[in-house]
Order: sequence, then C-alpha cells, then structure tokens
Amino acid sequence: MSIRVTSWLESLQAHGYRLTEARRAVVEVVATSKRALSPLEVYEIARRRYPALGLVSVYRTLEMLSALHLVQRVHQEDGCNAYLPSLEGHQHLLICERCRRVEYFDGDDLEALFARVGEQTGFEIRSHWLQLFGLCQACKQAVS
Amino acid sequence: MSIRVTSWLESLQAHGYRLTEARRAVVEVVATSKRALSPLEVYEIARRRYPALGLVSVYRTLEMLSALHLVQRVHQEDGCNAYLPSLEGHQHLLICERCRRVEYFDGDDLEALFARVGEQTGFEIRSHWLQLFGLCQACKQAVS
DNA sequence: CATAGAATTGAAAACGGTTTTCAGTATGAG
DNA sequence: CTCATACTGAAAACCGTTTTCAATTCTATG
Repeated sequence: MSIRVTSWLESLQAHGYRLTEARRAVVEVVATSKRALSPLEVYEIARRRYPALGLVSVYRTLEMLSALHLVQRVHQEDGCNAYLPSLEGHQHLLICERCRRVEYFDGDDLEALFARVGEQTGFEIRSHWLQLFGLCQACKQAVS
Repeated sequence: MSIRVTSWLESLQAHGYRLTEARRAVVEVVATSKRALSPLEVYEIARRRYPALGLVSVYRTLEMLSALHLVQRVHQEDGCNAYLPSLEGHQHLLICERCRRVEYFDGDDLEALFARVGEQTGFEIRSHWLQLFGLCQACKQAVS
C-alpha cells in the first residue's frame, strides 16, 4: 500500500470523514496515478476492485480531496476535469500530449518575472498557473 | 468601429464565411472586450444591439474565431469557457480575480526555464500555458 | 437589379457531464 | 453490540453545449 494512500486516508479521517470502501477505492486509484484522471476514468478503474462503487461517490470524494488540497484539477485543451495528486511545493506540471503522463517541476525562477509583471501592470499578483505540454521520452521515440 | 472588429470581419470573409448580422454582433462584443466573456455573456451583451441573435450563433461564431486564432479560451478556477481576443505574440495573461479584467504580457525569459525542464525530464516541450491571477490597481484599492 | 442556390439562422430537441434527492446501508462512537 | 448518523448508489434533475431542421439571408451570377 502506497504511503500516499495511507496518508490521504488518515487525512480524510482526521477531518472527520468516515473511511468507507468507496472512498478507499477512489483514493487508491487517484493517489497512485501518474496520469491525470477524469471522474469517469477514476470510476472505471476503481470499480475493478470495488464493483459496487457509484460514480456519484467518485465526484464526492474528488471534491473532498480537492478541498484538502490533496488533489489538483488539471486543465487541458480537451477538457478541464482531470485530477492529479498535489505534491507539496511542486506545483507546476509538464504533461505528455500523447500518453498524458505528468511530471512535476518547480519554477523557482519565476518569482522575478512575477515581480516585474506586477510592477509594470500595477497588479498585486496572488497566484499563478504554469503548465508545459510536450512529449515524454517514450512517446518521443514512438512518434518518430 | 474598432480596427480589430474590421480586421476580424475581413478575416472571416477571407476564409469564405459570410458576413451576417449575428456574426457582426458577436465579433463587435468579443473583439472589443477587456474581460474574458462566456458564451452566455457574449449573448446577453450582443443581443442589446441585435435582439434576434440566438445563443447557438454565439457558440458557432466563437468556434470560428477560435479556429482562426483570433480568440483564445481562458481557463479559471470557476470555469473554462471564457473567450478573449488573442494578441499576436503576447500570449500570457494576467487576470484580475475581482473584476476579471485581463492584461497581456510577454514571457520571453521563460525559454531558459523550458529548456532546463526539458533537459531534466527528457521531454520535448511543445507548448506552454502561463496565467497569473491577482488584483488590478483599481480593485486593489477598492478591497483595502 | 433580380435570381437562385448554398450558407446561415434561431428554436427546439438531444446530449453528456455533473449535482441533487432520497430511501436504504454501513460506519464508528459509546 | 447498539444506535445515531454519515454515507451510499440509483434515479431524477440540472445546465451548458451540440445537433437537427425548416425557414431565412447572403452573395455570386446573370
């Protein structure tokens, strides 16, 4: 059992949520995924180990995990309802356009840019959003 | 009449689309907006000058403008279906969280970061997506 | 300017993903 | 073990978007 699964389940419990089979199944799928998954994908995968699962519970669990900042929503050209584990402090994503695999990277050097833009525009910058898209090593070779 | 409105209409015509009242109304609203507008917002505003307009035509016109790269879709926490004029070469957005006004800025200094991330991960980076969120000068004062 | 034929229109129906409702069930505190 | 209640899945409702379709509007051509 992945350490992340355990930690998410503890986190849910610590916030007063009950640990149910439905939630366990959803957490196990999302916490260990290396790709961003849509609610329907989570549903289909999680149902392999807990066939009684309802799609509604997937939505509800994703909402909780999102509120606890354990998962983040990923936006792409072809849809904005995919979820991915949130790694503390590594908020930027690099997504393979072919296989959808995601890598995390940090963007420390962005602070200077933000400061400059804030100064030029008079905005108080409060958050940002950076995603890169491309081909992962495996897909790069597969395509060529 | 804004230069951008004229230019968009010419662009539509040059691509074989007819110039109709519905399209004119939609183009006039979107091309001159400083905020990202949802299809429904476009519809409501455009109907002031062309009441016969149907919501369907808004969707269809936005799709065309998007295909011609004249508008871009803006993604935000609370929705991903807002459209904004695309300014050639200035692809990054700074969005006011309060009034939704948008500023454009360029992010030339990002190339180095992309190169570094590409090298570290083995990805071939093909595109990117950067948005900043904050408070514009006016809203900064209004809030405090 | 008039005509004809194709592109375009708006209304309504269909669609698909998400949310709400609800009666039954499983959880976990005591 | 018992009980109150959080939680469940199914079905219905919802809502933004897309499709369908008959009527209308453009615009190329004569």
